Amino acid sequence: MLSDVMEDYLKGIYDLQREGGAPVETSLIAGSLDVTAPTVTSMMEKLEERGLVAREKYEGVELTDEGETVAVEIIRHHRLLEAFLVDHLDYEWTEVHEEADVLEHHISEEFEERIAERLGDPTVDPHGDPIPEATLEPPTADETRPLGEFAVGDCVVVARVRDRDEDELEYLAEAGIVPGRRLVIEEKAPIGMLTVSHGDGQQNLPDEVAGTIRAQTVDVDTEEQSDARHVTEL
Amino acid sequence: MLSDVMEDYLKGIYDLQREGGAPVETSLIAGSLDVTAPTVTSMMEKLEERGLVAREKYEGVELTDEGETVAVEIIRHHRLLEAFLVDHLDYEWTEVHEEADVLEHHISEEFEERIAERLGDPTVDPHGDPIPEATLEPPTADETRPLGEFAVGDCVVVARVRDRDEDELEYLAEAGIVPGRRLVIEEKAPIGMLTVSHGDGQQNLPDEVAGTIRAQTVDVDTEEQSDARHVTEL
DNA sequence: TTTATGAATTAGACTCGTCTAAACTCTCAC
DNA sequence: GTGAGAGTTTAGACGAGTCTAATTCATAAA
Repeated sequence: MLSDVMEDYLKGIYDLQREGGAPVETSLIAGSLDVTAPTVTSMMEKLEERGLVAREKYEGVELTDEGETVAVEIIRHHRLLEAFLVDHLDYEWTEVHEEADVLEHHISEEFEERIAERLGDPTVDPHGDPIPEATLEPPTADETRPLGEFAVGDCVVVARVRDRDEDELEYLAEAGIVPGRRLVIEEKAPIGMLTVSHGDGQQNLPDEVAGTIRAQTVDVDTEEQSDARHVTEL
Repeated sequence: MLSDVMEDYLKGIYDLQREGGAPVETSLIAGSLDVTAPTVTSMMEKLEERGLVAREKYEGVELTDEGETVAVEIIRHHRLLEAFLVDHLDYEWTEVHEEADVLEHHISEEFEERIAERLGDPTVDPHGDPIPEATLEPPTADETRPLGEFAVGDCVVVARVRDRDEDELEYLAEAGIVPGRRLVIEEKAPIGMLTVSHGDGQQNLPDEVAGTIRAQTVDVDTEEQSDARHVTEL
């Protein structure tokens, strides 16, 4: 059995690998999990022994297939839980992350199956992030891009608003930046800020925030596929 | 903050104190949590330092008010979770204990409140055990007695079937021994066995099992108050 | 080619929860 | 009133996960 701490490392490595590719360096992991570098090194040794990561000293690590499967499973738990909390326990989509982050390590397979069934096997969580299938196939490449990568004048649909700080998410929700929302990129200011507009007005976003929001160019089919739950709330 | 291990000790001590009164001896705790006596001693020192138990060396411990409040809170979590799993996720009442035993340490106050609300603030869990109030007042004395304490000929209503081994509970459910069920004590055999009967026949119960089932003498009002969910299932 | 700098690893320590083995305390029977 | 036996505590160890301080490595600059 794996400790919940190990599961957190695996999940963290998975995310970093998705963003920046392998190998993932010690310091990146340390930053993302808020521990020191030596702590990461010793944990990587343990994960390597268990065959969950491949390690190259002084270079970094990469998840093995087995490690990736574990990470995907935890992510499935997380996102199903978020969807469940919103749909069945009246949580706001901005406040589910913390709860899911703890529970993801403690629910049984039974529980996972039952909430998935109860939710009708959803494919997307309340932040717009895709929910991995029960088979735990690693999800295929992703058609969305960070908001900051689009050009001025592009018309896009918000796909995901990365779950992190609750206040930040609430602010964005208030400003109408929610999954499913259609935006136009208005301006890219040289001070590290992006301006977008939608039906109800304009919004400035620091580059850091724009980097955590993913979108794709407008496409009516895709737009309807996406989970419109939050849009209807506003 | 308290570790989940500490919470388990507190819960264990609470139960033992309810059953056998204070002080609770080291060996009892060791038996109930399946650890060795020295482990218990060292944990009791820590709990004493934190003001959660009062300890008398070589005698045993007793929960302080603060320790009792923690225990009651965990028990509230456990029983609300059991009720939630049965009512909203189609679990059988015989299979909820394990899941609740883990999750009880990891749900937030928010989660607790929301499932309580969703369930309509129930007062009894699927095993018939009372759910402590949100105020965490220690529940008052209990009118039920273990089945073994009744006399031959008594007519009783099952109040609780202690949650423990899943197979055992399934067997009992199959045999019609479920909360809310009316039984007659037929015989107390000198080999440590009790015979009860109900509408559908007779059932023999080893004393050990009869000790974990609580009941009260028949009283129509009480009977209707009790949660009849499982009876209707059979 | 050599060196300086930044990142990674090793060394050693600490807490938590657990164990086994040894020492201690309490009580009850004689 | 003493000693035997049961139960409790002390002593010392270990693995997990973390830290700080010291060392080693890789690389980019001179």
